[in-house]
Amino acid sequence: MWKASGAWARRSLSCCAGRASDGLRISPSPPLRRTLAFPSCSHVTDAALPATTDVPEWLARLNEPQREAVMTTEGPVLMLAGAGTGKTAALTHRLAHIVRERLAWPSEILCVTFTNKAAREMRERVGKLTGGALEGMPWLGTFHSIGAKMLRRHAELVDLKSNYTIIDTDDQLRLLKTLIRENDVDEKRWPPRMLAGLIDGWKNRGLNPGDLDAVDNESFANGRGQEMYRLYQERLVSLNACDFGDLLLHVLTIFRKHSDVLEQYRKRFKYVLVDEYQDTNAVQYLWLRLIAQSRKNICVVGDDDQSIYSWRGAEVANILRFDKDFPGAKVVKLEQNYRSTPQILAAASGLIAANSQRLGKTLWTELPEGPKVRVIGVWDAPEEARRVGEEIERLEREGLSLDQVAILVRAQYQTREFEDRFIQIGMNYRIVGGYRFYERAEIRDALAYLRVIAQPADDLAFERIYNQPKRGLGAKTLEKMHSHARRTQQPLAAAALELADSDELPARARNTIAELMRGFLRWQEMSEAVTPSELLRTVLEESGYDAMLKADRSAEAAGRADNLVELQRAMEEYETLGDFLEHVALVMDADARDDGEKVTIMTMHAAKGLEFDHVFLPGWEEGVFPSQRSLDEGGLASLEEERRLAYVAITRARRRCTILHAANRRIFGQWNSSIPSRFVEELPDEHIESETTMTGGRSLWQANWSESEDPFAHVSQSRPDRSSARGPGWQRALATGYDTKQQRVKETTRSAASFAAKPRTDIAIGDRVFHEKFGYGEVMGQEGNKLEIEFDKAGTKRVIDSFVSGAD
DNA sequence: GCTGTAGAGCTTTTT
DNA sequence: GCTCTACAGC
Repeated sequence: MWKASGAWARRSLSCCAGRASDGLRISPSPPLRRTLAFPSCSHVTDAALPATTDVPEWLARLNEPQREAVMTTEGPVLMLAGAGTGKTAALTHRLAHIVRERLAWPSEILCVTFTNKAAREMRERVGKLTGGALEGMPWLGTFHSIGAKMLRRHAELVDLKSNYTIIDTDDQLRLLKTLIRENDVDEKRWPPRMLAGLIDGWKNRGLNPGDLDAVDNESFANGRGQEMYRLYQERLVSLNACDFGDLLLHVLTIFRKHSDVLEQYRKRFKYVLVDEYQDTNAVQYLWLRLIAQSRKNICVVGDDDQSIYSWRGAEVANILRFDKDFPGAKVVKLEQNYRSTPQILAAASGLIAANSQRLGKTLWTELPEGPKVRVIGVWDAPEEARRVGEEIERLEREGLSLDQVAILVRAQYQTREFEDRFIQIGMNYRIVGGYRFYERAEIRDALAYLRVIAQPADDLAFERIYNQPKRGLGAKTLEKMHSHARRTQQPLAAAALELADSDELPARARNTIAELMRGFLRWQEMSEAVTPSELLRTVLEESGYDAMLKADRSAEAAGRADNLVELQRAMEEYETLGDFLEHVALVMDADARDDGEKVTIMTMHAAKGLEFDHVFLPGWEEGVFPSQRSLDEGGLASLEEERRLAYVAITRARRRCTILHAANRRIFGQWNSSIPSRFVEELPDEHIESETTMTGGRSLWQANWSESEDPFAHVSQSRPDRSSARGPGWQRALATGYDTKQQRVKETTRSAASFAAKPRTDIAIGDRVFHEKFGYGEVMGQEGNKLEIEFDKAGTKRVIDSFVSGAD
């Protein structure tokens, strides 16, 4: 008998009990039933009882479809997993099952994800399920890291050496820029960025330079697209380097040209698993298909409703045609959601239903009812930030951890408003995204030094730091080095070494170069003897980089120094420089150290795969979300992608979801009035609760704002030409009314939190202080716990004193 | 070779 | 409105 039936029965019972107590109050209204197919308790229990008798105990906590996806190891499987339906659990159990049943060795399973985070998480979870047996699972990783690994083995087949360098987008751009200049292409009309984008796109589609058609060729510099692409690839080969796209494209090329290599991998991989299949692009698809098509034991997991990366080359079509590529594929749908309340699910499902291109899933949940999704209309963006701040302070007072709160925005520029506000009220926050750790200038500089030491032929790296820190070498010197390098067929660094001994350069430059090169020779020798981390410390010290940062008294410089210390710490776990450099290009991420509870602010894209108790979604206005660009350019397809993004955003919330829209917002310095997003109107009425506050508007408009006045007058005033300013969204907002008294009360409660604080006695007017964001400055005024500080670099600001420390 | 000013540009960005 | 880049002038 199946041991876990008891567990299922218990859970089903508790589902009944839960719904008996509060389910009656909010018994599923017709629309709720429409979007959320609530199974009746009794038949869930029956249907869930598995027919098989032989289910291992450790699989018992999975539900029926999940178990099916795990147990169907042979043949192609498509797992359609809605948001929060436990797809990672299913995937990891499947992996563990294959290993535990000895169907394959860990080294015979190919398991690809898109992010390092997903790979890491999967490795950990599978490790737990198999008792650590997966320690050595070598082919679990991101598309790119697996591609890099394969390419190291067969690099010579595409004219690279196995110690090739992986260049990032910054290097790529600099390389393209020199190419464009060298070939007399008008840089203004055909910017390097554009070429980078095109090349990226071609690589995503699996096209080598020779594969371009006339249209692709025409798309850059009047028919020079192919030529520039080819030159770029040739330059990369001569640098023994490749970009991110090459990691996949080169491997695909190798597979196509060398059937023996392909055969080798086909033999090796008995099972293939792919996460986030809806995000695969053409190269990834072709690559997978080549590998998997002999054994056909491929399992892909995805959710067409969460496809939000088509602009990066992802093709939802891949998931839609899976059963054509692999006839007889078993399709498993995971539809039970374990994350969100019925209200949140209903809102999200109702919204996504407006999309036309869907495979269609019906999410349902047994979780207890929660509050309705709130939609709040405010006057302008600053008020939006203020309002979110107040709400979060209230949650905080209720004892909720700030780690469970997230603000998800459509675009990075929206974060600013919140950052300003949170600094002002002293709320801890973290902004995810923006520059990643290894993209920061100081980190790249440090890495460039290391790259030159490890591979003196790395011209891009040498070029980056030959005058960083400033040592008086400029374009003239670089030009000389380049021409000498070309003449003698050597890398830049070698040319520099020779020039230091010649009389081609003025004495001063010659001495500087000689000094620098002596440094490199010394460091190179040293790199054999000391750890990478120690080496870096020495390099930063001796190159003058540390001194440069110390001399700069801005907050940024202090932060940079911190980042470099962080880098040294991260390096400690690597034994060789090569190891570390390989890792840093592909795997390292910014994982900020966790210092205390913080509200998370990030883009909706970055939030995919995460979950929070409380989610705030600001900026739901036409032009912001959906974004203007998507409305202008992409047509229906791109609007639907925006809608999927909205779906992803809402389904991040476990317990409460709050959507906001502002009537006025400053975008690129221009004040714009805006109408609520169409997505607001598409939310099913029954599951949302609207409110509007216009308190923030009064200070903008008139000091003596009277309660009897209609605050919406401003809305129509500001857009007399657009009756749509009073569109359905606002009508809904209006209908719910607004309560100015209540707002006033809220305002004072909130203020109390920040004004009640005692002023610091250790800081006085005239003191020199340091602020972690704005740097050094002088205190000009003090009021409660707020300080007015004139910063050396950031101007005059009002900040909370707890963010400030005495300078020196 | 360094520093100041005009001009463009500005969604999302797993690697 | 802000930030990054390119070129002119010192």
